[in-house]
Amino acid sequence: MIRIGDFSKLSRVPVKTLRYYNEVGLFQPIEVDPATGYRLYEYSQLSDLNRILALKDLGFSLEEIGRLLDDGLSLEQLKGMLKLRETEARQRVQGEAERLERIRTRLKQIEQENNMSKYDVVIKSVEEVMVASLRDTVSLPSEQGSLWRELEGYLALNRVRPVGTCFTLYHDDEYQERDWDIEVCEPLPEDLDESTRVKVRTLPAVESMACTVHNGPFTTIGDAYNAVIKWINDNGYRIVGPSREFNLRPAKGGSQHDPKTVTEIQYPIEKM
Amino acid sequence: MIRIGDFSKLSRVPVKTLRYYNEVGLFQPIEVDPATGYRLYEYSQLSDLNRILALKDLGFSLEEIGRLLDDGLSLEQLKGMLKLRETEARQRVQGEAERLERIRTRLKQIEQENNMSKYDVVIKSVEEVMVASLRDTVSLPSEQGSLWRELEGYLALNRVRPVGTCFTLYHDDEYQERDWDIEVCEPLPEDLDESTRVKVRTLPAVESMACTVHNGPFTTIGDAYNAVIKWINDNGYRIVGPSREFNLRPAKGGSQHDPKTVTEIQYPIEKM
DNA sequence: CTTGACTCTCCATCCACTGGAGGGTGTATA
DNA sequence: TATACACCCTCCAGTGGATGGAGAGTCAAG
Repeated sequence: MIRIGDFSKLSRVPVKTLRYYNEVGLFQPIEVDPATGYRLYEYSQLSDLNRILALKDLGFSLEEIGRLLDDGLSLEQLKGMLKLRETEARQRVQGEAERLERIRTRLKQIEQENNMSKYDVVIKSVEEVMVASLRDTVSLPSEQGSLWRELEGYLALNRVRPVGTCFTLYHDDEYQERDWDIEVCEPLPEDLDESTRVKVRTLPAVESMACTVHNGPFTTIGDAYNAVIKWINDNGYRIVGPSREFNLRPAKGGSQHDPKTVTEIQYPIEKM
Repeated sequence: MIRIGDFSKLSRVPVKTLRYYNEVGLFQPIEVDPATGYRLYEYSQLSDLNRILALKDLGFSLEEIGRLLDDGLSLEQLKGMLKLRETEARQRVQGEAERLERIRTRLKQIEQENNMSKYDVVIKSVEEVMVASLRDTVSLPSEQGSLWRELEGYLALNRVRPVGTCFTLYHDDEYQERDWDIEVCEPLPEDLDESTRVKVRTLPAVESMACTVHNGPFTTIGDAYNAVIKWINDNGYRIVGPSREFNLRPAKGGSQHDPKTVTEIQYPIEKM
C-alpha cells in the first residue's frame, strides 16, 4: 500500500486530481487511515485508473465513466456510446481544421494588405422562413423600390402584418451590367393566398451562411460584397445559392444615400 | 435604436450572451434607459459584434478580444498573436485526429473480438531520468536477477540510496528465443562514478510513451506485451526505442510467481 | 384593464479541475 | 530530543463562457 503522492508519481496523475476522483466517487483508494485520513492505494489499482484515463481519452465525461464502470453494461451499449463519440470527434476534427484555415487566411490577409479588413465575416446558420415574395428583372439593384411598393401593397390589401426583417434575394451568379434577377421577400407569420405576381414560399434552413454587415450608403456596398466573396474563396468555401441582402436601417422608404444605412449580406456556402 | 431581443435576433447571439458581454465589459449597448434599465442597441453595432465573433472564432478568449479592441494594438502584435493561435489550432487538429483514430480502433476491436481488452493503453510523457545501469546479455528475461544483485551491490558500496522505481530496458526489437540484450536501471538522485560494468547515463525525456499495467505473475506478462504492441500498430504509431519494464510490486527480491505482482510496461512511440 | 411578451437583476449551475489557506503527520538529521 | 521539511488532510474559491431559473418590473395590443 502506498500513499497518494507515490501513487500520483506512478500514475502521472496529479494528487489533486486523485483526490477529486475520490470525491466524485469515480476512483477510491483501497483504504483510508481512520486516524489521519491518509488515502492508501494498491499498486494493482493502477490498471483501474488506466481504464478511466483511456475512457476519458475516448471522450467520455467522468460521470459517464462512473456509470460505465458501475453498471456492467452490455457491449452493444458500449458500442453505441462509442459511435456517438466517433461522430463527435469527427465533427471536432473537421471544425478545428476549418478554423485553422480561417486563421491562416487571416494571417495571409494581414501580411499581404498590411491592415485589417473593415468587414468581418462570420458563419451562422439560419432557420427556414416563410415569405411572400415578388421576383422580377430590374435594370439595377437601386431600382427595386417599385417591387417593394407592389409587394407591400398586396400585403396591406390582405391585412397581413409582416414579421421579421425583409430582404432581397439576388439570383444572378455574377455581376451584371443591367437586368438583375432579384426577388424581394417579406417574412410571414402565417400562410397567405398567392397572386399572379406575389408568391408564398418557404425558404429552407441554411446550415452555413457567410454574413457581413455594411455600414454606409448603398453606393459603397460593393466593398462589402467584394470582401465577403473574397473571404469565401480564400477560405475554401463555395457559394451554393442566391445571396440575401437585409436592409436593417433605415426603415422602409428611407433614403438610399443616408450615411447611417446598415445592410446585412448573407451568402449560403459549403465547404469545397 | 432597438431592444435586446431584436438585436439578438438580428445578430443570432442569445440575449443572455449579450447581457453577459455587457457585464464583462466586452460589448456595450449604445444606451441604457435610466428608468427601466433596458439595454438599447444601434443597428450599426452589428458590425462591432461581428468583429468580436470573428476574433472569437480565431481562438481568442473574451478577455483577449477586449484588450485587442481597446488598445489599438499594432499589426505586428496582432500577427504574433495569430501565429500563436495557429500553432494551437494545428495541435488541436492533430490531437483530435489522433483521438478519432483511437476511438475507431477501439470500435473495430470490440466488433472483432466481441469483448473489451484486459489492458488499457494510455499515452503519457515521461521526464528525463539519470540512472545507474548495467547492460548485458542474458539467456531469458527471468534470468536478470544476477544483474540486479550486481547493480545493487555497486550502489550499496558507493553509499547511494536510489530514488524512484527501478526498471529494465529491453533493447531487442523482436522476440528472442535466447540471448536477450537487457539493461537494468536504477534512478539516481545525483551523479556517481562509473565502473567498468556499471554506467551512469541520463535517459532523455520522452514525449509519448504507450503505457500499460500488468497484474499477475511474470509467466503471463506476454499478454500485456502483445496487447500494447497490437495497440501501437492498430493506432498508427511506431516504436522508437527500447521498452521499459517497471517492477512495481513486490519490492526487490520478491518471487516472480507471486500472483499479486504488478508490472508497468512502457514503449516510446511516434505517430507514423 | 388584462393579457402576454419582453426585460431587468441576482443567483446557481455546468465541467474537470486548480490554487491556496490553515492545520496535522511522518521521518531524517542536528 | 528538537527541528526542519516534505507530505497529507479538509475546506473554500475560482476558472471560462456561458446557461437556467426565480421574482419582479415594463410595454403594447385588444
